[in-house]
Amino acid sequence: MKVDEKISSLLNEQYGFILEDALLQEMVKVGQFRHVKAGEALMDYNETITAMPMLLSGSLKIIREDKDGNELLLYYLESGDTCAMSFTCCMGQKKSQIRAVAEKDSELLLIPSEYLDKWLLEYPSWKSYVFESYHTRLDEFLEAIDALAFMKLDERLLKYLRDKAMVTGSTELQATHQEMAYDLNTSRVVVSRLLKQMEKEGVIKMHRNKVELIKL
DNA sequence: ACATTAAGTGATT
DNA sequence: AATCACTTAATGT
Repeated sequence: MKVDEKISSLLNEQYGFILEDALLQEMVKVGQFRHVKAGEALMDYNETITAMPMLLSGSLKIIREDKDGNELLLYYLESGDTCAMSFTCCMGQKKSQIRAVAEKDSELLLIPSEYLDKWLLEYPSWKSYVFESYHTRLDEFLEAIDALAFMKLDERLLKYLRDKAMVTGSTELQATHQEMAYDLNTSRVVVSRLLKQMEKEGVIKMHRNKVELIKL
């Protein structure tokens, strides 16, 4: 089958160095392939998690949202990553505490929950991968907390722009001031003013619906 | 040409 | 740093 071959080669590309072949093959067999277009939500607040996503290509942004709809960007998930949180959530049939939106067009493989702990026993590489993933996820959380607690908004905005440039692989960042304000959970006016100051300092250049990062 | 959406600004808290 | 109230600029129809 053509589709399987494609999944298989993507899997190999992203996970071939970490996971053993037998496991990869089984993933192709049981996993459900899914394509998400940029901007599309993969997982929403309060949805029940039924599968663990393995990112094959693209990137997702993980957003925390409170009951009033206030958003805050937590971190990005890139290809080769998975959300370890979904692992436990998924096994306990918990509801999602976050929202996952595709930053770019992305492809992923959804692994049904029944295989998750079964594989822990069968495949050593799976176990270390899951643990490793927990670790990176936790690091990302700490980084997000640090940013929130210790950085001023201007520093946060700059970090935000840099992170965005990193995952999109481009210094031309497509976003309105309002969208950035949502991600940082602040107001558009503040973002506009900070961006303007950054432009004066030569760090960025502004265009409509777009910001160009000059100093990385 | 007109309406809509994005961005800029001064004043106030 | 947030909010308001308004202006100006860019874009779509």
